[in-house]
Amino acid sequence: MSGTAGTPTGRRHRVREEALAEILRTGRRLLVEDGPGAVTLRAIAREMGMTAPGLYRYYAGHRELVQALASSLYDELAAALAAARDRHPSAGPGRQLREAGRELRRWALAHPREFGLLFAKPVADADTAPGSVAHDSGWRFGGVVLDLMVQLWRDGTVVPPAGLDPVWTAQLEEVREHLSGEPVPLEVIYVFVACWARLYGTVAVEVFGHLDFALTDPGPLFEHTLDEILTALGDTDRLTER
Amino acid sequence: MSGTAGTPTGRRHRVREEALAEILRTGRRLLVEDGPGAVTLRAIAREMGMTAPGLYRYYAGHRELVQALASSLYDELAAALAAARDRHPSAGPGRQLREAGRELRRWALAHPREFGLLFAKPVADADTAPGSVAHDSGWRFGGVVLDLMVQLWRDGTVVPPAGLDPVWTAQLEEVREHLSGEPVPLEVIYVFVACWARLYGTVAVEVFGHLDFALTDPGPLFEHTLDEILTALGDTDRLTER
DNA sequence: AGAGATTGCTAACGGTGTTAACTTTCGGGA
DNA sequence: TCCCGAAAGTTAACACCGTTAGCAATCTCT
Repeated sequence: MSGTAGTPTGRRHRVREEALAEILRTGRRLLVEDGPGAVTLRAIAREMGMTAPGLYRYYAGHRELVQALASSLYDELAAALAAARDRHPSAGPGRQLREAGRELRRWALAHPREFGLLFAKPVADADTAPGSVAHDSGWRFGGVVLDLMVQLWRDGTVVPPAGLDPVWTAQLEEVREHLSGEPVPLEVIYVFVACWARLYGTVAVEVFGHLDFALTDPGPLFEHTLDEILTALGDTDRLTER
Repeated sequence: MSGTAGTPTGRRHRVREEALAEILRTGRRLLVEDGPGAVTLRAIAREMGMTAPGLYRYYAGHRELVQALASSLYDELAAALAAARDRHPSAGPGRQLREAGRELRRWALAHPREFGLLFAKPVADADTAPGSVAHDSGWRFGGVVLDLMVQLWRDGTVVPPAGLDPVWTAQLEEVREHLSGEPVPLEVIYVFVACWARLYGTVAVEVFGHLDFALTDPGPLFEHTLDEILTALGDTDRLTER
């Protein structure tokens, strides 16, 4: 036996990784240039100078390929948010969260097709399952923002809501585990989720064009939303952040 | 010459309307049962006992058929919102707006595939053009909510934001025209748009499953959001609305 | 050098949107 | 009443899609 199920053998593994990357790169280019309907096994293969069945050596099918593309886009977005956060290392978590929020909007507006794939795919297919790729990838992405919220809570004063519905405690416990082991109160995690939903939703509504009827540039509205989110998170030094 | 370009001739017109309706009905059933990828010319025709090219007598192509389906769904949603509003005729606009908001969420959760078509189609295709079907249909839908906001403004006390970016005035003027001729200040219209974006975005984030990682039932979170929206709109008698 | 795994190919199946050309049906004016 | 023109729906065909089966070539490791 030579390479049966052993660890990847140097070169083989490298060229395969490159092929996987080129497939995703090509698929993304087709997505950006011609829309989601154009990201096709045959088109990708054609662009790469091969035939469609060859792609089955890399992905189990069209569905898996698109999921892998979405997963890589989640990673890119997460990296962009982290980079925006680290662009101001000496700033407080409030400022960093603001920058990450801005970057989320910036990235989404600069890559609407990609954002559409991430945001809208779960309902098109039905892969919101707790163990799916979209689930974990989404965590890598939202985790950047949630971690900043945790830091903000540690420094400042998050105002917890009056009464927390006991139905939530179980699920929120699970969220707390993902939060770098901090003993954040569940009421505070609830505020995090609410703010996350507001941030994500605001960006989505704009990217999907549902504000075009009224606004040519929703930028200031987004800044306002960011202000309110940071206020809800108890950010104190808001005056120096602009 | 008989019926050349004249007004529709009674019976002919009626059976054609019924055919158009059956096409949309069938397309929607396929959408709900098997997802957006299943709403296909050939499948619709098959279900109706005819062949695909026959559908070209009714719609110029697959794209136009789906757009017509989306338009009819917008109308249904608008009617649902209006019905929820009229279910409490003697209540104030605050209560009515709350009911309409709840109905928006209820409808979207009950019809996720349909909501996904409405919310996500514009970015999949590129038909956010100001004269497109999605534009006008969206107005019929959002207009119900905006009208309630106007009533709320007339009765109560909407707090306008500090300084309004002058870049917006032009677009907001256009919005004001659609608002049943009321002389609403532009600053107030800005608040309307902000609240609309928040309401729509909150529902979208939930329907697309982006809160599943944390919450099994985001209902209370939505009620909280509704509270904040009504507060921003200056709703006074919130205590009696529950 | 040979064995085995990996890679990519061609051929083929059923499904899709769309067009062209044809047949059938049906309503209303003479 | 008849008949003609418009409308509705058909079949055939084309190019595209995902997917599978089977086969040839290539590369790696022993």
